[in-house]
Amino acid sequence: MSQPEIPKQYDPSQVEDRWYAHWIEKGYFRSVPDDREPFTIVIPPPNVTGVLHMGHILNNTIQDILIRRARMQGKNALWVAGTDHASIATEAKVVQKLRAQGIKKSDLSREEFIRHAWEWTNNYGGIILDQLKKLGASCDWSRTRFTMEPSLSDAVLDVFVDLYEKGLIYRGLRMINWDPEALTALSNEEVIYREVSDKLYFVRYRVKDQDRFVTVATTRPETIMGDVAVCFHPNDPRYADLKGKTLIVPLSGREVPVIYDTYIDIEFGTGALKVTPAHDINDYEIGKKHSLPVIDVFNADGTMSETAGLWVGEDRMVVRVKAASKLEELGLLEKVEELRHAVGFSERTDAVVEPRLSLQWFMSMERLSAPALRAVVEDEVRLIPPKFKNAYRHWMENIRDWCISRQLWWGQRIPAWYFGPGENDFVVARSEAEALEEARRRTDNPGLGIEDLKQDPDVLDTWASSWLWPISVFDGFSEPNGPDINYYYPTNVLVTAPEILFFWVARMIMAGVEYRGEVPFRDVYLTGIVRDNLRRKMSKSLGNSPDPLEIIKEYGADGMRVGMLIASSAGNDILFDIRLCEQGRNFANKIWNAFRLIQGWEVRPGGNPDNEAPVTWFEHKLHRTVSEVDHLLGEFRISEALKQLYSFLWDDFCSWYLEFIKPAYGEAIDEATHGYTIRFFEVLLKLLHPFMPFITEELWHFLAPRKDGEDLTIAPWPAHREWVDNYIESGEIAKDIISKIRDLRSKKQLGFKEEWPLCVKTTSMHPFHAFSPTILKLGKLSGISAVTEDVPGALSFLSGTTRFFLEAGISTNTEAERQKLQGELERLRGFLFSIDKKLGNERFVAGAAPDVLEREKQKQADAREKIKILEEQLAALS
RNA sequence: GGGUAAUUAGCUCAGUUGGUUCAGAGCGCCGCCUUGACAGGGCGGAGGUCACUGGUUCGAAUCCAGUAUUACCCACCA
Repeated sequence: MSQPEIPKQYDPSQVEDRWYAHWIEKGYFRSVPDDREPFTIVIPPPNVTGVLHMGHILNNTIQDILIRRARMQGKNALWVAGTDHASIATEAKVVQKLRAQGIKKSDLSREEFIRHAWEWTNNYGGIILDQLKKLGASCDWSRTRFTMEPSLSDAVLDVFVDLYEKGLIYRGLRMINWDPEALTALSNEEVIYREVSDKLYFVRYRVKDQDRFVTVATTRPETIMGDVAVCFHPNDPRYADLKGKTLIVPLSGREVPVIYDTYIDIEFGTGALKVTPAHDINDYEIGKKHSLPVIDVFNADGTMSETAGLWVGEDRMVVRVKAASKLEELGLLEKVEELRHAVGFSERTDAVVEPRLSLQWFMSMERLSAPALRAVVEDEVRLIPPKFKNAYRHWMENIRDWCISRQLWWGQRIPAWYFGPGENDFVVARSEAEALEEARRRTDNPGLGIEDLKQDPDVLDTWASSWLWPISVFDGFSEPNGPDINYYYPTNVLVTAPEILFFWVARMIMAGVEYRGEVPFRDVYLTGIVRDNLRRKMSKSLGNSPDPLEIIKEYGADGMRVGMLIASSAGNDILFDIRLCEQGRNFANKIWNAFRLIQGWEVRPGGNPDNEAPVTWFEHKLHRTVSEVDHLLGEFRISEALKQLYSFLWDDFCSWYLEFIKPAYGEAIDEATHGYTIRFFEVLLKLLHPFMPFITEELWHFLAPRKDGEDLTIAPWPAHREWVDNYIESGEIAKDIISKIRDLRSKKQLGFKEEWPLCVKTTSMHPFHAFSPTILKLGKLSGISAVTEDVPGALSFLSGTTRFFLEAGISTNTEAERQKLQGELERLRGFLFSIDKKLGNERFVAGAAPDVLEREKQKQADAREKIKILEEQLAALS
């Protein structure tokens, strides 16, 4: 009967690649504008040199679920894929690779280096996209974009020129975050602050012409050579008499003035601050206020400069130690204390970031951020979960100008050309030719040649291209009224990690409002962070991140998708455990075996009245489930929707429904029931398809013959009808009765072979009546009959308020039974007491909603009924 | 220093208009089952003062205040 060619265990490796290839071949993921409603998602572009990690899996599975469901709902679903050139990260990787070949970046020309970078990109870039295919991602690959491809780069430059002309981009000498490892400026967002243990050195500065010392506390003795003042709080009595005095800086011997500023925290250290404007952002501000010079004692790579005069060429961290011991030698180091404080590290290179005064390009944020703030505050863009709204608001209200220049080669080069030595001797233009023309005009020198122009060597921050992504992937800059941008923009949902809410999401909203007059997406779904079961963030450096491709090999993409999602509610971190994937794989296997059962049945013509009640029960429950899943997905409660389906399929469909209708061994199933069952299964496969695309597609084709082009991926999403609660309820009662019979058999060790008669103490028809044949079958009963009196000596149980007697021919242990009944009785009496009290309370009766009141009355009646039955039962026992 | 969230079974978490048929699920654990779809399974079971203290209310896991831990975000304390 069962066909041996269908294995007992589902093997995804035989299925997944085959279906993916089929979908691609059929072009199901392709999208072109038409008259359907669009549903668009743009992928957060992974780094072009990146490899798939568990965070991507979570993120992209969610996107795929949303896209696949929209596609089945008949929308024109488009998921745009692509990669990010990730300027600093990629450049670092290329430098590393070249170093391994014995080539130093400094030995190469810019052009040569860029050539290497492109080579790397072409060889390794896009690997991650192929990995996404293994996951089942239903992107329109024909639309794959790259942030460094010509049209996207053009968009970046156009925007730069535009914002420059609007006065929103400017060049200025500012304190910026400097990465001494990568030798580039960083934006504030690229600096990661970590609490570290440091030493606080108490250094003595001599007062000029006196035999008096002032002690200054500092964590950075290596910057002493850059000191230009010592600062006290004006109200600090300890130092009031130093006004107008001069101090001698140790080591350098420089004479610096004493100044006073309320910035000083009297409590900290000794209340004395050495002011080093070149190497501290606050000191810089104080220096400006007091018109002090800036003495930079570092080179770009963090070594001591000629200006320092001491330890020239040695790294600042080494010099810190040397300076301290030298001070000690000189008797100028009073003491050293431990100090815990936050130090900034470069996100990419992990180098300690140095504040550095430098000439950089900035984007003014004030005007751009205002409408982007409003969009989120007014829910034009919905953050899911909404708890991020406050953080977003706070950030946007305190946003500072964005440093967009990077001293790197890999990226869009800043379209500014210098024609003279002056600070303002430059032009910003879309091309060299335009720049030349403009420069000639500016200099009033028609003879100016290309060779007289020097383009700014810096490139733009990667995010200066990413922030345009939702527009540029639809060529919205080159063709502002093109069919794609008009149709697909604004996109529907953005799915991303909360850590780039400010980096990226906020800026995309700014760009959207500025360049399209419309926000780029309506909903932003913020996923959690994937952690290991010790709550550590999964990262390559920790080595605690499993390789998703290995997991797919072992558990199947479907299994991994389920495992990833089942434990991840929106915005909550997910503690990943491989067991979750095992659960997912087991679920796939369960579905597989449900199919094996159904397909193994021989079908006979006609119907079977016994199955009508179970079919009706399941049908109505199915409609209810479709409605619930729709509702949950509509609210982005994706994990809950999956759980709902998981238990509906496993428990209601497999454990109950299929057992209800399963024909006896060797018998055929009636055609009517079989037909219903196939249709139910089809609906379940549809509902599960967005979550588990592969196995559902496979079984969909096994379940019935399909025409060419008839695939689950493009099948219509199930609609639901109204359901009747009573139909559902009677099935639930039947389940309860069967469970209790099984329980009795198990507890009394009756075995499951022998059949016993069941009596129902009743005077009327009961809701489970239609399920009698089913109960008879699954309860292994020899018959069901109604009685009006207790059946002495029989085992009994209660379902709802109805008493059942199982005549198993064994005597019950009356004492144990009595105690059980007594316990139950007491619980019920307590319950009734509370309801009575509640219903006796005028304020409750007056204040409660009518339906609540009604429910309470029902509970009261039920409880009374049960108590009566239990009391009778107890009386019969004694 | 400021902000946001969390604290429910051994573990991970649901519990969305306050109603003692809400104290739940999954995993894990324990017992029984070589049952004809599935041992990647079936049936059953144990296990929680819902962090703590007050308050509001007829009634609180749910609302409010405070406390304690934890996590994350933001911030220029040398």
